[in-house]
Amino acid sequence: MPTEFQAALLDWYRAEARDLPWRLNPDPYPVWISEIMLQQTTVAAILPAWERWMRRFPTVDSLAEAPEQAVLEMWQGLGYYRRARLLHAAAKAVAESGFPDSVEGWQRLPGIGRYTSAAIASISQGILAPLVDGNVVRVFARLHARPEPANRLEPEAWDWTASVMESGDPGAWNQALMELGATVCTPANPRCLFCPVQAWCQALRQGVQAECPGPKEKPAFVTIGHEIAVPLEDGRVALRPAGPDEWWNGLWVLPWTQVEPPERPDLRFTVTRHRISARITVGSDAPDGTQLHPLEALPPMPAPHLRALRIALSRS
DNA sequence: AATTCGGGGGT
DNA sequence: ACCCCAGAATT
Repeated sequence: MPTEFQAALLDWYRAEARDLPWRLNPDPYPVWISEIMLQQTTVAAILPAWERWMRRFPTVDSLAEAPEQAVLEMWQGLGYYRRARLLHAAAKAVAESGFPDSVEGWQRLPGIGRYTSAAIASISQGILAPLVDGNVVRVFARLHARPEPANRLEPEAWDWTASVMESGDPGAWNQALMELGATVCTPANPRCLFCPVQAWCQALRQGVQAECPGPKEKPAFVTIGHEIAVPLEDGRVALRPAGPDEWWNGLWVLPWTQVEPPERPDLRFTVTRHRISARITVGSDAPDGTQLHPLEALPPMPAPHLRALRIALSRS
């Protein structure tokens, strides 16, 4: 029998849940793909990628058999490309031994940690597994009027979700908590008037929603410069594969070197804690270690280098 | 416990 | 412009 709090949130979820495509048929494989894509990535950003992916790799076997290059190609634009390589490795393991049937089993697969194992197990297999993500930490912080930064609250949030876990439909309960954080209990301008659990919210009672949780303390940004070459040769561009200890490992990049930040950059972008100001130089000779690729059939490339290429083309 | 992995959407 | 996102692996 659900508590009043649980019933209030679940009723709201059943009435208001967004109809996301992986919710139509919550089998392990489609849910797994959605959860890996959703790691540090918003729902809006992954929607087209998920549809594309499911058409290209409709089953775990089709994914396991695909060449790595094709997998990375389907991941383009999502970032954190390591996720794609780990997912590919995990798919090979599952094609061999079948889907796990426990949280521990899921967590043994590459790319699946504490959160993702609980999410897949509860949503696609009905396993009673509490979880915490960025949304749930925020909901916890607001309900209990906790002003600490989210990363400090995370351990307590895990205790809390375990204590309020609803056993009737674990997948719906976990998604209800996250859906609340994603659509109502948002980082900025929470819609408290429409919140199904406002009666239980200490932050609302005290009027401190905006202060809970506190701002995440982040390391200072480092500003660096890149010199990016765009070697063009009759409709082709010279690219080299990014090495294992390099940014964008596994993708093809334009020849680039780190330099002092230029006075007047052609392009700015951010990679984790680095703010990069880049100069773009258009050339005609292909440096060593590069390979010419036709512009109409480019291999997987990081988004900033695609932008650099477009800028170079618009100039020439 | 800290750091390192991108890119995009929302505000 | 800035924030932060359905985190995991590595050190």
